[in-house]
Amino acid sequence: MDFRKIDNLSVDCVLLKIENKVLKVLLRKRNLNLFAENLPVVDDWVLPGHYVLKSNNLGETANRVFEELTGEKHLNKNQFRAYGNAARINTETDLLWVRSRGATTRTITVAYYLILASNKKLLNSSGVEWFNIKDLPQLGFDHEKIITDAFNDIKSKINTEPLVFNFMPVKFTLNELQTVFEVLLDTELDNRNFRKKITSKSYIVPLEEKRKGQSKKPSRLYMFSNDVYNQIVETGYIINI
Amino acid sequence: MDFRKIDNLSVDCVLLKIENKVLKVLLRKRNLNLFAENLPVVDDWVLPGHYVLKSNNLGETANRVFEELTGEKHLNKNQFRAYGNAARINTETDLLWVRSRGATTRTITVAYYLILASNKKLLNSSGVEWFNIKDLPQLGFDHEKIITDAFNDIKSKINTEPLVFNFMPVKFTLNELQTVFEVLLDTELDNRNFRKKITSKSYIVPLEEKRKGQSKKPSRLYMFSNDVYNQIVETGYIINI
DNA sequence: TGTAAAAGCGTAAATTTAACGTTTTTCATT
DNA sequence: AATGAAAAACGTTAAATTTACGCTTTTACA
Repeated sequence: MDFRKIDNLSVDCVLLKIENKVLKVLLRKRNLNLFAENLPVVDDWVLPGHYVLKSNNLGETANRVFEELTGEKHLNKNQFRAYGNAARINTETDLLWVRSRGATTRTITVAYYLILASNKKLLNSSGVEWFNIKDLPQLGFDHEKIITDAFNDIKSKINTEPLVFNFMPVKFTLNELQTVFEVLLDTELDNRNFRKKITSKSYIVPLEEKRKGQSKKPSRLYMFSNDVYNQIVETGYIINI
Repeated sequence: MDFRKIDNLSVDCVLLKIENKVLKVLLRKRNLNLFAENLPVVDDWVLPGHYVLKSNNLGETANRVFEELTGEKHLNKNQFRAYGNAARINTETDLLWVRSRGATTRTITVAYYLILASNKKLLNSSGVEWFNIKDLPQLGFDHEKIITDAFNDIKSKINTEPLVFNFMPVKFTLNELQTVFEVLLDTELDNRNFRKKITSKSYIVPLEEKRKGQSKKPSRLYMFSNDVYNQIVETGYIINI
């Protein structure tokens, strides 16, 4: 095992979740005090990430970042783009930061996202914070673009891959699922039609269990079955261009 | 302008086209004769690609590869994945090849694809050849995987992005368009329903022009209008998971 | 004990899909 | 010049799905 960094290759990780009808992204505080404690040279936010080690794969590097934050292995991450423009590290702040880390000033980063269930708690939340994706703070590098790209990738897959269920706890109500669609697509959906559509899917399985106390009438819980989903034969026709 | 290579970063390019109802990918002959002319050490095929130069962006590097082959600038390329596993260069052949090129044995490659119209001729076709994607020769590195990934990316976007039209000449017949769908989706489509669906789209514009001689009855030519396409408001509802 | 509100059920018109039959126009052949 | 073959193109209908609503049920809580 070779623990040396590849000094021009990093992995950046976009962690996402929906909480209180808001799509949130996890950011890490970036702080560098060269001269005095109260005079930070760098003071903003970046995506959690890591340089790739000589004997680590890209995916392994992402896993490591995700595991450190969530405490879980075998996460269902998604690589969506590489960023390697010659000038992507060009502000004074970013250059200072990169040099302080002993890396080259042209770093290629491969970006992954991970969708977390709304009830998921972070294992280690020191130095990190959740931000509304529509109201981001000052970000380093091209991380704002990376976040936008991640979001667009998710939106583009929402109707063809069972991505939404990653936002859900194992057991969820139909209204909770509707909210996830509404937040991601930024629309309101008709609840009655939504229920009809969703309950027609064999892989969204109603459970006996109901949830009481959270709302007026107790609501039935459902779960997503990946097993069943994978058995569904795609109708094949459908040309929707 | 710094013309030195970044010795662990390359770009690989998947050029695709459909010809005679067959999806084809462009490959470059890889040949290395260390000892004797008739005793090649490396003799197989790889995707066209290039190391990234110190002052080139990733996209610029891809453009250069595409331009050299097609003679055209401003191509509508698509970055779809990065490959950077520590062990992705591991066969004796690949190691020999990489060393002969003066690069490191751990190279990260960012992959792009470019879809060409069936009538498009290459500017420079020395050393390259079109192969049926279902019948590929011996390939170097992980390029077979890269090709599969490119194809899957295209298939996943076929119903949400106007990708298919890149396979078409500017003016095309409805039956030609149907063939492209059939080849990509690997199904047969009902011609009458297909026509109805397609002609209902405002951005697929019928021209006055007809093509004679190619078939029995002359066929009307159509074109895809990107302008019109971009004006279409997405219906917004549609939950198709 | 009444009421508000989420949860859930139901209906009907409009639109779209899917599965077909039929006609038109040319080329090729006799 | 007449004829047949085949792609191109138009049309019909039943089934399925979508869309837009109205209405009922069940609990929390005041």
